[in-house]
Amino acid sequence: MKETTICPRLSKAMELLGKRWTTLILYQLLDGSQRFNEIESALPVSGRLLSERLKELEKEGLVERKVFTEVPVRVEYSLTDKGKALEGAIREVEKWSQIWIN
Amino acid sequence: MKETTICPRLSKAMELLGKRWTTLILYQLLDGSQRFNEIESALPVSGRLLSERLKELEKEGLVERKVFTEVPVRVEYSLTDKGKALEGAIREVEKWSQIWIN
DNA sequence: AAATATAAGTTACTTTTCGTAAGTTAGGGT
DNA sequence: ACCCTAACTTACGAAAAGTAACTTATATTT
Repeated sequence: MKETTICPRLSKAMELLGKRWTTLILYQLLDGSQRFNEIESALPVSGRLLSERLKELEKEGLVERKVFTEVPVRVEYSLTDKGKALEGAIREVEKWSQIWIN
Repeated sequence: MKETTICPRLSKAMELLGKRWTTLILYQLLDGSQRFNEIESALPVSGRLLSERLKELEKEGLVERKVFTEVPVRVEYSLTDKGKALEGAIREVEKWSQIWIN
């Protein structure tokens, strides 16, 4: 096994946040609870990956899933406290992008 | 082409920062200029990917590459101003990970 | 009563990216 | 002449991502 000197918590955090689409999904949910199709329309992500990512985020406790048994079914996703706690970090990236990206 | 409503700058930023290892490489360089092998030893990243990521980061202007023609050759990588400007964001993720990750 | 519509996925298949290990390059030391 | 070292690079099988078609449940339309 390869030995590393980097902080294991940050490393584990980046395993999640470093996956494609994860941060943009969280950013989208900073606006509040949203349905599957709303998120899918807001981002250039396919349903397959969005579904996979939301499951991971739910499993890691950053996102909560609520099902409303209407017809057709409505499913809403929202940030938990753990997810909301990332707002500072995400806003910093947003600020950086406004300054440094064209 | 799929239409999206998300901020294009943030989206472009995440295309870079969301790639595997990118943020950890930048985090490692927050400690100052480092050689290829130092970064490789600090992170569980292979030489192949480290090389690829450093090239991308150099191309995007976040990292600077300096060659010292000694024997054997020494190459040092460091953050540019654009790269250093990400410190705030990276520190926020670090703080979050200390609180929320086990 | 059968056909249609809709949200939220899921499946099947192709393409791209990643991980691992071996190979390359350049010059200096033995 | 051969070995050593840092910094890559290549080859190739494995894993992840992209695309589009399909599924499920039930209410509304025909």
